[in-house]
Amino acid sequence: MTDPASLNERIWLAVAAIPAGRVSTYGAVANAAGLPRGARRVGRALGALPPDSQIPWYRVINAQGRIAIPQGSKAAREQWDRLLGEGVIPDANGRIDLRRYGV
DNA sequence: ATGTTGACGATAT
DNA sequence: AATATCGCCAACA
Repeated sequence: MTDPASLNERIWLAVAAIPAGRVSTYGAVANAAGLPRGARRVGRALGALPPDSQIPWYRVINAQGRIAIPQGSKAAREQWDRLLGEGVIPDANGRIDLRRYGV
């Protein structure tokens, strides 16, 4: 399983391991999936997720504690929605404290 | 085959 | 704190 396409599933598994109410970063997920420095690959893998997937893609944010999806997009709103629903609250700057919610 | 882009990240300025 | 650059690598405006 070394072909790029099948790596998506490995990445998805790593994302599925993030506990509810917690968040992780693209870089951290990449590491967990055995892809050091593969943060961008993680972003692509999540974008390739089927709409009906059960994978908690919304628990993945960037290393700066911000939503990586372009603000204003439908998916971005959904991500905030789901995170808030799990008790992940952003600080006054609109950023999520990774020291508190990070795994 | 070649250049650009981007759900990233680390480092330098 | 805010930009600027660079490394990374698959997809493709």
